[in-house]
Amino acid sequence: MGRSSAEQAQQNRARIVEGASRLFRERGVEAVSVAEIMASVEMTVGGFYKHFASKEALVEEAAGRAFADAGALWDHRLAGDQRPAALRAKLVAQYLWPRAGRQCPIIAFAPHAAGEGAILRDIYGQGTGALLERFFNNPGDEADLAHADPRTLLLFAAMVGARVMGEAAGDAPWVEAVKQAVANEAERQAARGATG
Amino acid sequence: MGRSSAEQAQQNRARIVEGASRLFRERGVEAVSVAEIMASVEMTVGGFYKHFASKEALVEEAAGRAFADAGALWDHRLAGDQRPAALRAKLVAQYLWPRAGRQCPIIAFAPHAAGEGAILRDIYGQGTGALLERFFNNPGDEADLAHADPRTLLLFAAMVGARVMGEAAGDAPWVEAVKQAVANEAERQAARGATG
DNA sequence: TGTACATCAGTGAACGCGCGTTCACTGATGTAC
DNA sequence: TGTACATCAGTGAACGCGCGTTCACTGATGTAC
Repeated sequence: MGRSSAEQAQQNRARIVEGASRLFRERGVEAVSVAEIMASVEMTVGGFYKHFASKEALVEEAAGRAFADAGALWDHRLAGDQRPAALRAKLVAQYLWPRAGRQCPIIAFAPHAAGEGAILRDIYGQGTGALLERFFNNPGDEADLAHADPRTLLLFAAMVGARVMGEAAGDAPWVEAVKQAVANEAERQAARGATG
Repeated sequence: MGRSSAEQAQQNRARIVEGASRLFRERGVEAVSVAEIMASVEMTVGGFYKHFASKEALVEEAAGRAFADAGALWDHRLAGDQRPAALRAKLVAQYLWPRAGRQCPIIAFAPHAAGEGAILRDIYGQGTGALLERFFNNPGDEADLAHADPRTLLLFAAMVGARVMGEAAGDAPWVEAVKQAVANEAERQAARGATG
């Protein structure tokens, strides 16, 4: 178990970021230890600091990676020849009733980013902004958000809020009603031919 | 500093719950220590366990208290002789641009309630449900949520989602656009005379 | 009402534990000749 | 190409710290007579 090759080391580094991104989204930043992250990629704690200055530095990279992954996923889910509002309705439903036990970075990193003095805030702001642009199916069109369709912005906020409350409340009776209302609004916008 | 009277002890207990509720909403459950909570009511750590079995037990009581306080606040803000939708619009604006640095329990306790195996989930589910009922201005009418106006449910989810992202993203450019969209929808519902 | 005693709310030091981080060490990798 | 040596990715034990929790103790409160 001596020195790894430069290529191997770089791969290991990427695997650490990947594993951390997954664990953070599953259980939250504070609930996952550095040792656990390293164990998840079959390494030991000591080597961690050969790659990262601190846990916080990894959190920032992992968040960036999580937002990038989510962006790719949304791109895939929003792809198709239907109109933007129809594609959004599909995405909303998948977002509200997810298959995997993994959180969206918008929700998973929100508590840590809301903490004081975090560089994470910027990453979070940029990452969520990028997802919002994708939600409009207009990536890179950031400057126009002020003139964007407010119904789409509303739907985005509602989608996130419904999932936050759903995760925390479990199977409280009102959760499904709220999720259905959000999903139905997405369908309504699609049926009415909302612009995107 | 010997034994306190039964009455004094009961008051101290209430002050601990109150102080914990405030600190948890300001900085989150995990970021606040038992010693800090006790210091905030000018007591020392040791006495804590004369009142509570564990920190988690206090978290549950503090969450209950926070939801009750929020309920009273919403009752006050939703009071008036205007129509429900107009009162809601006022509440939404105050929720999105709060004066104090204190969080709503829906957001503050969400991360901890989403953790595995927490009794908090039930308290969270009930507490948020009670706030949702108040949002409709129909406290106690829980059974009818399935037939409630979906636009109001949507607005509720959007209000929460916008604030979650706002706290985490700081002053990212899209945050105000999202909040404005949510606030405007509330105003639109009020202007159109949505039922409540 | 007054006295003697048991109770127990609150104190503050100490405990055990897990965390993020450090460090001496290993040995394959990379480099110089 | 082969040899000698420096580098440094990864190991695993140890460190310091703050946390939740425990505990012997204090002395005012509450109670029995």
